Amino acid sequence: MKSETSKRIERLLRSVGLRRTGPREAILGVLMRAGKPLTQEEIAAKLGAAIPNKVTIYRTLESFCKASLVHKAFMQKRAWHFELADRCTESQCHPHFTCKKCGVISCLVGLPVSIIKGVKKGFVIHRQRVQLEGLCPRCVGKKGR
Amino acid sequence: MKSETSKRIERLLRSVGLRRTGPREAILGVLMRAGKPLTQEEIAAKLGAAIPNKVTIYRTLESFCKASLVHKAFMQKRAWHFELADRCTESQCHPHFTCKKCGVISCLVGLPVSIIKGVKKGFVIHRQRVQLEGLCPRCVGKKGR
DNA sequence: CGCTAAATGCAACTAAGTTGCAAAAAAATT
DNA sequence: AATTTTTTTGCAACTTAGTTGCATTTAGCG
Repeated sequence: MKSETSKRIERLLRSVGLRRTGPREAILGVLMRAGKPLTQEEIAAKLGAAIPNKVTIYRTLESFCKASLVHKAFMQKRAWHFELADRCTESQCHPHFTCKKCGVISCLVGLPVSIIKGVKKGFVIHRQRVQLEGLCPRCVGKKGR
Repeated sequence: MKSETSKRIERLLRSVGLRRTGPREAILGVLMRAGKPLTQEEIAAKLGAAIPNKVTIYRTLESFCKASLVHKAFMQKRAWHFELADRCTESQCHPHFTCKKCGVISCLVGLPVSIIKGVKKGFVIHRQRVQLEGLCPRCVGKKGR
């Protein structure tokens, strides 16, 4: 009995011409369930049993990026955070918010973020990335640094 | 005979309560002259004679950041790019543009970039970072990837 | 089934940035 | 000016996210 999700994953891989393999299906599944950007390490942790080699994870993510299934959302603490590209337009992802205190990451979807205007003549903008930092609702009240 | 710049550097260091030392004055000078974000390595290269140890450069930049003289503008190729914080407001630097083809970095100063509106209730935004990528004027015309 | 191109695993590597500690040099004190 | 105190600096060794080369395995296909 195949779940809806796993059929969706099959279709996705097929549609971009990537072979169906264990690691690929598992990693796509993790990213779908997460709904927010994850690092290689976080992905590995969520894979539970049958963790593929970290090289495989990186290469898988790389191929997903090439196929535009996944984006490198942002880098934090020197580690890329990867996320499913299903809530992004060609020219920009939604903004990402990081809480300075607890480190939680939130995707700010559904906001109207216009591409910047008035850039000097001659520049062609392909992609815009917006990152925010501050305090999340849970940390706003707390005292201390 | 002290140059205007070196006097300005002295005053800057004094004003934030940092001791005047060779590496600090030299690094501040490099950042002032550059007018755009530089990596530790690029700074070292521009220091010419009497390059301090790279650890010193990192620690110096760190102390400048704490004193709000310098910002970590963005990370690229796994390396932080540091720049003088004199063209930034408290809540955001100017946007930075990177050319996908030649890699040149431009500061987009003087654009009206408003802080994002409509973030879910409860979040407090301290800082907004905008990064752009695309083609610079020199590369727009060229063919090929 | 058997073939071939593509994917995976392993070990060794790369490079930006960090840490601990002893030596050097500012600034403060006598 | 000499001495003491506090900060900085340099060095060597380390950390860690990500990469590379190569041998082995596997998906997809006739």
